[in-house]
Amino acid sequence: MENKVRIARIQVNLTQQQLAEKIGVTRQTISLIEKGKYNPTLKLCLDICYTVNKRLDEIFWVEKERDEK
Amino acid sequence: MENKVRIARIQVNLTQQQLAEKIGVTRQTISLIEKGKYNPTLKLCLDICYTVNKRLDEIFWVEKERDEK
DNA sequence: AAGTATTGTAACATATATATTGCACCATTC
DNA sequence: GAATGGTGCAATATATATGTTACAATACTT
Repeated sequence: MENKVRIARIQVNLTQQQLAEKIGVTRQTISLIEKGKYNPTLKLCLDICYTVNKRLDEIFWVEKERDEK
Repeated sequence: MENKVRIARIQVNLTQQQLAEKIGVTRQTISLIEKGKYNPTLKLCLDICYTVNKRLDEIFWVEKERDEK
């Protein structure tokens, strides 16, 4: 589950820790989301967006991959 | 957690059951999301988007409410 | 190179998203 | 008015997102 959280976070000059605190979540969670190892909740995605001043599609959209089979 | 899933679903002429099957999820889950009682996963949000031909912001974006305190 | 800040990651615990089943409530239609 | 299709909503079970703690690895100074 790739995303652009890391890029957006750095653009607003925040560390994982700082972003986590602003959102009220653990640094652990931010780290795993950035690494694409977590499938975050919509609410958390929105909170990240609010903090880094982006919209959902800018950070979390991924095109549907073909050949689901 | 308001959203526009119901509107989008009806636009593509799908029933909750049909949407759920296409996505590979339960009708129960679709129902609760539409009623705003669930906080869906990003992956599920994306799957819904793919099926109703919308993007994340069109269906799931909500402005940050003020006065968090 | 040592020291500090930032990040990766593991183990286990908890909260919650989702599944499963089943039934009630409305429409519509026969 | 019985039958059918769509939906709301419980109760319980399971999977997984997130918390907690702790330590290792890398980057950044000085």
